[in-house]
Amino acid sequence: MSSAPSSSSSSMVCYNPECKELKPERPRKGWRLRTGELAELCDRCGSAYEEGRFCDSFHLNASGWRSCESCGKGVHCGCIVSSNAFTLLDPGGIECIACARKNVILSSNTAWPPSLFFHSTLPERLKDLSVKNWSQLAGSGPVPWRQAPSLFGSITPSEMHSRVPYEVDISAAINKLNAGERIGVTSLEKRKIEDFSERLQNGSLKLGARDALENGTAGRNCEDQINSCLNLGQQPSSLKEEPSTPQFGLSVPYASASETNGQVGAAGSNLRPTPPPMPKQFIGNLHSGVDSPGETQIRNARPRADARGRNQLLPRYWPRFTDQELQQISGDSNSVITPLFEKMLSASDAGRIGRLVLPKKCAEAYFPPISQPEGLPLKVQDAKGKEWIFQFRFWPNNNSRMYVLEGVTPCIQSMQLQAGDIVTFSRLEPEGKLVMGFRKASAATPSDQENETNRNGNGVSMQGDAELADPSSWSKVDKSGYIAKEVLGAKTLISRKRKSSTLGSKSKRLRIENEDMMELKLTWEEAQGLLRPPPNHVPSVVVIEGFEFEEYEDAPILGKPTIFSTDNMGEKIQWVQCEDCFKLRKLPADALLPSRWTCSDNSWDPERSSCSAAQELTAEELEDLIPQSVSVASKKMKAAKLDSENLEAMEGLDTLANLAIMGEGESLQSSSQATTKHPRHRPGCSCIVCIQPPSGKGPKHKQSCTCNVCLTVKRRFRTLMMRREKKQSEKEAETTRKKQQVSLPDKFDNESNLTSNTGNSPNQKREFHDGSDDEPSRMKSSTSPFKGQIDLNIQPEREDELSPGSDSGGIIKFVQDNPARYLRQQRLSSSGGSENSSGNLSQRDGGDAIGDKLNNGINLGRNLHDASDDHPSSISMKASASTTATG
DNA sequence: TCCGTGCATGGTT
DNA sequence: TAACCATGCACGG
Repeated sequence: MSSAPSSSSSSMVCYNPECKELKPERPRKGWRLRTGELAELCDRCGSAYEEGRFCDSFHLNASGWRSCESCGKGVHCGCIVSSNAFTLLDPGGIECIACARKNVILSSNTAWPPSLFFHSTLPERLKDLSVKNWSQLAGSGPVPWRQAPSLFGSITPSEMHSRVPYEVDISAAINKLNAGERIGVTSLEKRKIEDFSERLQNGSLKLGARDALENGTAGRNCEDQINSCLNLGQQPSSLKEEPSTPQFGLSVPYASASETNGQVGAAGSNLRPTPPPMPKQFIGNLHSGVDSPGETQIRNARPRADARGRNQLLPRYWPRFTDQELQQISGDSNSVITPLFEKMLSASDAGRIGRLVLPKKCAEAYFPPISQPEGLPLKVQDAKGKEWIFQFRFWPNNNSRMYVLEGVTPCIQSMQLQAGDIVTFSRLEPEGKLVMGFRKASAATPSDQENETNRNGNGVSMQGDAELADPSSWSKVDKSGYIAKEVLGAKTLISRKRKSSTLGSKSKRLRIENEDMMELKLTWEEAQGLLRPPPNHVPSVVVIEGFEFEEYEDAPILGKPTIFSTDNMGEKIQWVQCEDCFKLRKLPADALLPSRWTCSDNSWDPERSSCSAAQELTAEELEDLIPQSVSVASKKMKAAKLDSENLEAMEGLDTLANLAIMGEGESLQSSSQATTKHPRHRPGCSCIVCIQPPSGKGPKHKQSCTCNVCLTVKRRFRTLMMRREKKQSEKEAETTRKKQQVSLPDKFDNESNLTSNTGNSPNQKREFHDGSDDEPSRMKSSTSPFKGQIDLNIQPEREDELSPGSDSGGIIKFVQDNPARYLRQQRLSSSGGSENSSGNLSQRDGGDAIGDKLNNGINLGRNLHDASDDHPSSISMKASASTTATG
């Protein structure tokens, strides 16, 4: 093979190095190359290949021939052409596929690998059967586990090559990676589909329906099989039973359109790193449970865990293993891995009780059968190779069973897992070991995120890779760090939480996330406030439930919030505030601004393209301007019909929508109010929230994304981390201070309260109070953190600024609540004085506040950061006031 | 009183 | 509506 052309399709000659013939115009398709292409052959070689005598014809003198242990037939094991034509036997030797299949059929329902039992309870007879068939099914030794599925159908060389993506051949995958041959899954799959379809048409591919009949899976199972074959796209083509449906869902290789509840089908074309759990050993390890004995599970793409057959694993339990994860689990060995299922840890799972509730179907499908509630000790290996013994058992529950793994606490602690993280179960072959891996919440939930932008062309989660490569990387950081890193994925967790409330409110970690997200929240109104119509586009205005929506045919632009107005000439203009000097600059109404805009960006007015230039706007004009902007901004909401071509805007929207949803998802009273007002329930609504696919679906930003939105968000999270640290130390300091100041006069107390109350203007929107329920102690401690002490830095109005929920509107809210202050600051600013010139901390602070206010709402993080650096105590105060206001 | 165990309950799908 | 499953809770050591 070494002399084979580098590319099958580019060469003019037959891909068979032994044959120098020119390829015909329509070359015959041969075996699957490592690049994913099919070898293109001349007619003669093609026929030989299709008839299964290629190696017989051309490799007779080559090394690598072995005989089938059962029928004695020679198989050219050392050759890619026949790589799928045999299976390795545990005792050694090989078996040709035909024999292997026969054996599988004979003992299809037995093969739970005894090695998984701490004390094997299987009868020897069964054990022997299991071992043999297990290994066959799993493939053993160096034979990648993808080979196993070939056992499921009638095997011809051709069909063996029609693999589906989840048939992960680790070594091949790694080779590809190393060779830089990262083939896009989509194109690869396309080729596969084409190939498959082609061979279906020319009849070279025998489909396996016959086998279903042969092995007794016809009848009831057959329906399942067909369903899964047709819809899931998870199976080897050899398993496909419906020749007339060549597409059989491969275009959606992971998501199942067939899921009875349809939730996965909605995932559309998103690809996942490792396809669904196509437990190749499905046949074998599906213990009978309530199944009738002798029944086989052959060809079910997903486990059929009980006799009702219609039941299938919920998509949320489908393992989403990346190649790297598989590799990580298998280590350097030649072991092959079968992803079984995964589960997001609930609070109970991760709690101290040490019971991990197992999804019933997964337990019944992948774990050994248990008939007694006491269950069995189960040996499980973690990714580091450490072995754990859990008690796999069940409780009777509502005429059903509830399966649990007991004693998982040490393991979970060792992995430093918490609620929301995901544990994965897979099986290592040929050892038959059960392997428990994990994925931290940030990298996890591809199911929720449907996040293909996090993945490279091969559908490999880079995020996940990093974590897998260093599983401790996450756990090593403190909560702040964790959250900071997790931020972009946080919404996922939230959406999940919103969906099912499966993550307990008692989870400390979740509380903290709530806290974070309170701070990160951006309401949908705020997010929409950041949208601008695309250039040269006049939005149409729709009124829904009393709210005006601008609707764009094109993608909206994310920009710095500005104040629209009309100048003396009657022309539409907008006012924007420089981020450096806070002066307002007049710009054309159609000017689109980046989220960070400074005077130097003022290309429209060179005279005012420097911060040193005076502000054009007089105080009076500003006064006129404010009510305008307030009313406009408070009512205006913008909707957009997205243009997928506008990636930048799309990404921004996405993030904003994430944030918006995050905010809503926090189930804050105030947020939910916004939610109820939001016309999301209107069919066809294209506002920023509604265009965001629910539950984390849809394109997301990559971790490395450097768009404005992401940068801003990241900045913000950095700030949050710092703030938290600061808060922590402040708290401690406050405690000390309080102790020292107990005896101070009441009037200070009163003043403090007064200040606090001032900050609690009912007009101000409260987005911050949610966590108060979760953290009463926090609330308590912050109720009056400055008791007995006057802090001149306290700016009640800045509370707003600190309230993430109110940052968007920024200037608007500020001026709404404090028009006089705003004007004063503007006067100072326009007179050229620095904000510090007054020497008055309050004023300076106010100036900052304006700056903050005028910033894009999502810039708040940086602003908060600045503010907290300057006046850490006031931050604490504001947060507390905010909390108190709604607590 | 604490903790582990086993079952019951109720929310979600 | 039934099944699933997260979690609450009673009970006993």
